Amino acid sequence: MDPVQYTRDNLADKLRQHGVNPTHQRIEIAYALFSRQSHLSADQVMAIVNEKHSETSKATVYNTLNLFRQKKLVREVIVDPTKVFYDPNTEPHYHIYNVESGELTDIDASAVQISGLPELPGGVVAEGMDVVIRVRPE
Amino acid sequence: MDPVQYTRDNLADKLRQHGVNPTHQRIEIAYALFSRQSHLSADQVMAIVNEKHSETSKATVYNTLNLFRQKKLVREVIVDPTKVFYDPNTEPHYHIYNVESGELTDIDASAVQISGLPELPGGVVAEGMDVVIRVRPE
DNA sequence: GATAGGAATTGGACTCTGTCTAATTTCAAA
DNA sequence: TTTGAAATTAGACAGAGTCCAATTCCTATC
Ligand SMILES: [Mn+2]
Ligand SMILES: [Mn+2]
Ligand SMILES: [Zn+2]
Ligand SMILES: [Zn+2]
Repeated sequence: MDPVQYTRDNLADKLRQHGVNPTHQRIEIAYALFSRQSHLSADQVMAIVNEKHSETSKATVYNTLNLFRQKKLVREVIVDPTKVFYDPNTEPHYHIYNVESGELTDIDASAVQISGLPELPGGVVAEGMDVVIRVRPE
Repeated sequence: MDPVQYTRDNLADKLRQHGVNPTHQRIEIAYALFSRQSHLSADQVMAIVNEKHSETSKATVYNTLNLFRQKKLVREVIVDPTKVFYDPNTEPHYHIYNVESGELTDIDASAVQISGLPELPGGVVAEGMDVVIRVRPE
């Protein structure tokens, strides 16, 4: 799904399709995430985007990542107590988290079967399920 | 498992069994967690322990919670990007997290079946699996 | 009971992630 | 060209958690 190669042009379209006005900064931030298809913290996004020359402020990086999340362009992954990771893969999938190195890897969800979960308590509705396998070097 | 009623006395034994020297502060912190059997943040532990009179410093609360985790007296639950929860239940189990209220509920793991997980990459060993169902008020 | 020394605790400075605000810049419509 | 809303920005700020050097607490030994 989605383009084989992400370009700033087709990312601008993707942003528009999600109701996000594609500005220069937003496109650069999207490009950082989608061209790598990797899990990045706000800090890492900031470093990548400003690598060649100063491109985006800290406030805009945080504003934009929160906007992307609201518009479901990216997903948050909460595994590290000190920072949030942003995931350009919004398909249902799970994660392997290396607690030593901080490396975060995807697990395809389609092969995984989970059964026997209890009913949800009344008055709430599920928003999603996170599965994280914590590993460490042996 | 474990006493029906937690007292400061039997908690001191439990600490010793896990190789933790039971000091006054450590017993109070253990009592906060185990007598309630609920998921508490460091902040909440601090507030409970110091409610009647000043009992423990912030540094000791954090030191002690980290020590308890190392000694496997408690488990960390990472669901809220802004704070860690400490869980006195170290049996395998999963969680329901209400993203609106911050409420964290246990799911018994024994009824849950998970199959189809892929092989772990080489050189790493699983430390545990976290399953979190994120819910919000409907 | 005194003494000594390691373990534990402490206040407070510090770091880091993330938010907020008021000022400025951008941009497209009129 | 003018105008105003949307976006960006620097930097102040807040909260969680760590660190450190100084103090206090315990316990073993005399
Ligand atoms: Mn540029
Ligand atoms: Mn007391
Ligand atoms: Zn992912
Ligand atoms: Zn729990």
